[in-house]
Amino acid sequence: MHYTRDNMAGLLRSHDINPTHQRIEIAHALFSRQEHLSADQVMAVVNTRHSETSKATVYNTLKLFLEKGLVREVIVDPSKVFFDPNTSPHHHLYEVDSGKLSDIDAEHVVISGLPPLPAGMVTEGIDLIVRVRRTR
Amino acid sequence: MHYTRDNMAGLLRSHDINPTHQRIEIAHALFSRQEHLSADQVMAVVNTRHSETSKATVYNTLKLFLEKGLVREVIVDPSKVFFDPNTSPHHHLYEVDSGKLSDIDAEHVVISGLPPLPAGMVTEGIDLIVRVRRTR
DNA sequence: TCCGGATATTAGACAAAGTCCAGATCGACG
DNA sequence: CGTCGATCTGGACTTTGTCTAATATCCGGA
Ligand SMILES: [Mn+2]
Ligand SMILES: [Mn+2]
Ligand SMILES: [Zn+2]
Ligand SMILES: [Zn+2]
Repeated sequence: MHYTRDNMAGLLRSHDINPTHQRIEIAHALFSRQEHLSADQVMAVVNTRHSETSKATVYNTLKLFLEKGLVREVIVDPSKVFFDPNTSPHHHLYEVDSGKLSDIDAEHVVISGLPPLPAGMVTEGIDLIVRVRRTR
Repeated sequence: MHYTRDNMAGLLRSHDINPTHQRIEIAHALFSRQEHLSADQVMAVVNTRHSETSKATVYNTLKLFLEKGLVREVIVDPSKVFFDPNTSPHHHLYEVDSGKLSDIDAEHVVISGLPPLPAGMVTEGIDLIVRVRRTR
């Protein structure tokens, strides 16, 4: 599956997002790469040729994508949030030295023995992060 | 077990940390409460009566505690790091609305089916965070 | 006790991520 | 075209955390 700019409008609409030029560019940055990008990185990608999209719009748009369930947030680095175009259930491998973040398919991972939730609470998600370091 | 200021000096020494007045106060803030505190919260606790410890010292000290394995870092809120006096293996329950963070004993939790690590990598830790929300 | 070096603390400048707002711009529709 | 709600924007602002150079404290030896 190839994510072209033309695809993006439909993808956005299917998530109830009005496809503007900026939103298409930002979605394209995330989905064509299928990588975890910080707001700063999205900003850089979108403004490579010449400045096109403001910082405010990048942040507003990423938050909108998040609310609409188009992307997911990964909180793994204390200094910045990563945005993840992969919203299917999966976990993360984080290389602490390089900051490299990669996906772990959730299909074969089983988490069992969790205690029952406190009353009146519902699970919003389970984040599993494997922090690894280079041997030396 | 009661964590008094007097205990703190021994605890710090046992972790190869020179027990100064400020370090004792900061350790006491964390260990007497047995709660997850942000740097800001530590700062507030330590300086309740009158200003005693600078921001730089709070941050320096928490980083030192971290390096020496006296406390653990919990990265769960995109805006601030929490410091955890509980270093035994355990997981976390995060209430996203209130920001309340509580421990899940690791004893009965089993995580299986994780793929093998890439070569030359060693696990530094596995963080499991259950994000919950109030039903409404 | 006094001294000197090592260790620790400090104020405040600085940096980076993220938020906010009031005004400008866009674009769909008549 | 012209209107108007939706969107975008520069830039000020906030918050978390880092850095540095000066000061203070601690401690072992003379
Ligand atoms: Mn473009
Ligand atoms: Mn005190
Ligand atoms: Zn991912
Ligand atoms: Zn904990």
